[in-house]
Amino acid sequence: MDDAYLEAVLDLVETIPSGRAMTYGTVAEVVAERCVAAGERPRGGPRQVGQVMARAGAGVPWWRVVNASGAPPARHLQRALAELRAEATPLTPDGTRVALAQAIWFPDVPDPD
DNA sequence: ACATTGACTAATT
DNA sequence: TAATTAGCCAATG
Repeated sequence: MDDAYLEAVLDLVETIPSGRAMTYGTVAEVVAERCVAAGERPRGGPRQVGQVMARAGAGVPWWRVVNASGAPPARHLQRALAELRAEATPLTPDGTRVALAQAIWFPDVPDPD
């Protein structure tokens, strides 16, 4: 994956508002859409997003990106949960994962009219 | 070029 | 509802 993809993912993650969250799959979808809009070949894949995050996720609110179950990366679970609690992100009664139904967020399409 | 791996997902059991 | 399995996409050895 090249830097363009990396930037696209990081840029999107940075736009996630405090107290909300996105799934890897959704991030991948949006990035793919933007990629197509830019006339590039669509790269899709939740795993690629994860790969980018693992490589350059520092510096962005990575804890606002969770898997389809609403659970943050197991590798930094506690850290992520701490951040999420601090931001009052809707969590499940268990407190171990994000309540996607309430916290899920989708970016406004910057439709250039 | 083939096999393995990973901050994933959806379907099964 | 939780654990397993198979599928997926691209990077790496």
